[in-house]
Amino acid sequence: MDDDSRDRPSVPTSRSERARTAALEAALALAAELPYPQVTMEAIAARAGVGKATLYRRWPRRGSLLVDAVAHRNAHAAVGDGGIPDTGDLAADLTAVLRSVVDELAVPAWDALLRALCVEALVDAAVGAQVLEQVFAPQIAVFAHRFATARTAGHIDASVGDVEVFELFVAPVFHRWQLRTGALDHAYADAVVRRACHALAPAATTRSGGAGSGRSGRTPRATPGPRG
Amino acid sequence: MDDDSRDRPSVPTSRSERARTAALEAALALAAELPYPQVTMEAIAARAGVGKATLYRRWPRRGSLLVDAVAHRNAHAAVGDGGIPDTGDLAADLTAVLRSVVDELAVPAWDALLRALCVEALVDAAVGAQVLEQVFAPQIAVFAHRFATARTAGHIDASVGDVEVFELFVAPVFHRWQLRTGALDHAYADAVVRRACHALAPAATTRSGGAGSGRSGRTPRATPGPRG
Amino acid sequence: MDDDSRDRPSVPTSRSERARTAALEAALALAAELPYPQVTMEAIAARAGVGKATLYRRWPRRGSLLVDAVAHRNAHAAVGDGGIPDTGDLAADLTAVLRSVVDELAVPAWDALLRALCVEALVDAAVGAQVLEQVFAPQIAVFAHRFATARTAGHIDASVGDVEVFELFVAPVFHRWQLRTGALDHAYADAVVRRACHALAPAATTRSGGAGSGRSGRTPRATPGPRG
Amino acid sequence: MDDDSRDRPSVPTSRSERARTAALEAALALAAELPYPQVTMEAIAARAGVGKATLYRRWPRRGSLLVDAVAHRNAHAAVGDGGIPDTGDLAADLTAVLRSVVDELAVPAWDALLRALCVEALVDAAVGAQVLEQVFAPQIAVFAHRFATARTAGHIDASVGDVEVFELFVAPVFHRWQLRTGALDHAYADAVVRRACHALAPAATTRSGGAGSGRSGRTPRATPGPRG
DNA sequence: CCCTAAACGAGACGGTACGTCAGGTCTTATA
DNA sequence: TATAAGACCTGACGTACCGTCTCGTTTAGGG
Repeated sequence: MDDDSRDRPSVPTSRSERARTAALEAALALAAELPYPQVTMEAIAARAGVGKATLYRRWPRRGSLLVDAVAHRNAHAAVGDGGIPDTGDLAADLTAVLRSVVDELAVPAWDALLRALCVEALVDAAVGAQVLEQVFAPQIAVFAHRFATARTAGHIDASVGDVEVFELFVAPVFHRWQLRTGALDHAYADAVVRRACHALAPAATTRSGGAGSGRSGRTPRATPGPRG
Repeated sequence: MDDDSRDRPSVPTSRSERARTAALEAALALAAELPYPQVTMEAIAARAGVGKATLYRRWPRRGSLLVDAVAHRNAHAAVGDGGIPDTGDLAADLTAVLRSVVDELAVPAWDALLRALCVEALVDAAVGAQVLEQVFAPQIAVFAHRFATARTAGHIDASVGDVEVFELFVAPVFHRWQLRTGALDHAYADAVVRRACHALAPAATTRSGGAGSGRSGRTPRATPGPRG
Repeated sequence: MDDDSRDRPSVPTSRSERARTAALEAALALAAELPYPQVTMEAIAARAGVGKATLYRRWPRRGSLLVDAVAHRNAHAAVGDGGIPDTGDLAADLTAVLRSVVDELAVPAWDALLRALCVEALVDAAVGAQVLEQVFAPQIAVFAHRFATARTAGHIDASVGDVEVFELFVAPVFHRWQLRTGALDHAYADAVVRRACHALAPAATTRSGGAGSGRSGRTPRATPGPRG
Repeated sequence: MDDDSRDRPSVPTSRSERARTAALEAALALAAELPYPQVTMEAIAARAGVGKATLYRRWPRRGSLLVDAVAHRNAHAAVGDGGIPDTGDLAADLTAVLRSVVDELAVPAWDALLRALCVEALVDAAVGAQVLEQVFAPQIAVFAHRFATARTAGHIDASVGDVEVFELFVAPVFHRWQLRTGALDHAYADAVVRRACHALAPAATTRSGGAGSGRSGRTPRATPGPRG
């Protein structure tokens, strides 16, 4: 699952490239094993065996380095994770994906890394844009591909954009992960998917009032879907 | 709706209390007007006219101070904002609330403050718990109160917990606010409420066709392992 | 020369007096057992079980408190040390005194206390004056009394003032003690007395050139005096 | 005796050396113009335009910095002050030297500097050793050189060591300077030299009658115990 | 094949903030 | 009323990190 399959120059050739790789991997390692305030440029340089100036020459701030590090990791790890399975059952497919997301967030190293990324994104809007572009946008694209199929199959409301659909599935998990408002497990992933699919069902009689307006608000839809 | 209604000595009496209030308000002011890395304990102390030791005597870290500051602000600002209107139309009520949330998040000072809070919560789990308890829990409680009415009125699925309902409405806004994945305006708030209410509608007749539950209600495969 | 000679209410009666005594003795104890920078007003107050304000009410600065503490100690300890013996042999008498001075300076507690006193005297001229008046002046007076006898007996040059004579005996010891230029023992005390007495011998043939001009300088003296 | 005689790159070349020099000179300037407690590392760093860390990197404590500063000053100021004149008249030569010492001690800046040095030497024995080695030892060496001549010329007792002779001349001045027991002027310097030379005169005819050695050369009683 | 120019590691530099400690003042409650 | 206790503001402490800047030392890449 490396960046190359046959010649494998996994150990970069030029000195510059070696320094760059060492920095990225040192950043990943430190973010995984230390509280984030201790993941300093100085510590990264030391761990990487690299001069501080080399870091600042490539990355204007710590956040950029971290984003690059995560992108580097994803590039090397995401082979085989080319997308979302398409069994024809959107709920099943997304349940699988969200479950694996939940599982990943339970890995301390990845959890810490993502939190660090969020910190940087929150602190500096430029880094936020970078995170969005390099980390989330690819994920959204992956989802979008699956949504396209679902939309043509009539499984989801065609009027809802990709980002909105993505949010419907991911935002609750993200929210619960970040705020720790409750257990973040497979059951929760299942429930999120169930409710999201429910929300996205093509509007047969979708009154804008939804659950709201009518006091005679009867919900005509019958099958509540599976319980997690 | 200020901090005092009639007698209310808004300027605290004891020196300690005066220092405490000054610190909290200095923290709020600085978080509103400076990039967060410049909101240092030293700057807060200087702005408050307070010794650093006084800050550290009361708050073990910057995050705790910030949480207290936000709670302080909420305590003084939330008078009259006692809850969510209950017109009988859940969607309308929550639309109003989410719109006001969106409006608040558009205020730079409040935006910056909340981002600072999130940073601290991400960096230190203890602060995260404090944020949850002092900032979000009250909000959840407010929502829960309205949800209770809606549930007894049969407007939402009684089997979904308060936190889950809260997340359904708030998480997308939170996600979009934090990641800036798109415009955060009234239209978005309306859409979020619409979909959430749709998702929460008591399942009278769940059509199996939609995104609901694929082939059957079976639990999708897990694939729990992280991608590595 | 205590504040009382017979009934000895060494444990003072009034609360103020008790606080005062506790402070002085705490200062002595701490100066004896800690490096001087750690002998803080705070530590003294804590050790004495006394409020800081009580210290500052009585003594404007640490130096004053320390001088008082040393004077307090001397007042309580100097009983029986009424003066310099007068056997008629000035050299012998002063040798005895200087030896005991040297011995005292070898006691770590007293050494530390005196160094602390010197620090305060050097840092603040007002404390220096206080030290001179309360600690050294009494010593000089004691010496002066013996010098008066020696002067009438014709053993020392009548034209040299008390302070000058005092310095001749004490300054070398003080100098060597403070700068640690060499061993500070009985042999040194003996040598100092020998040379000082030599210098103070009434001017039979005291040429102002002293050791200067004569080229026939033979050293005929045999008995070099006791060693160590 | 400067570091350079003709081209004089008095402004050091490397950044480190520039920082070092700036620190030393800032220390000298501050010690000269402020009460010693205000001569803080922070003030020195600020005055020198140097980071605090740079100070602590070079000097473990304030005292070491001060000693270096004085040595630095001496190295740069001692041009032409290569030693003690040797006119053949020891008393005259040393009178000139002691007078100039007295004059220097009357310069407030130098007075303050020396007092600061003494404070540090008293507070920390390690600094005391450094002071002895870097400040006093060179002075003693200068005196020793002149003493050697005097000794071979038979002007002073050959059995007295250099340090002892040095103390005989310097200790009274030092004592009077530090304790302010009296006026420190040329007259005093003259008297000190007169008495010291008298004390050092090779004992041609040691009259036993005087203050010399009492009854006989016997060792006076010890009374070594401290008064307690 | 050297030779120059760039990039590198190492780390000192001027700063700023950290979290602690003590100075000296002021408040509170006790005795 | 004077006290013990201790919080208060101030400011220095000594450390750590920031981002910049020398240093020599590799390391490429063009003569």
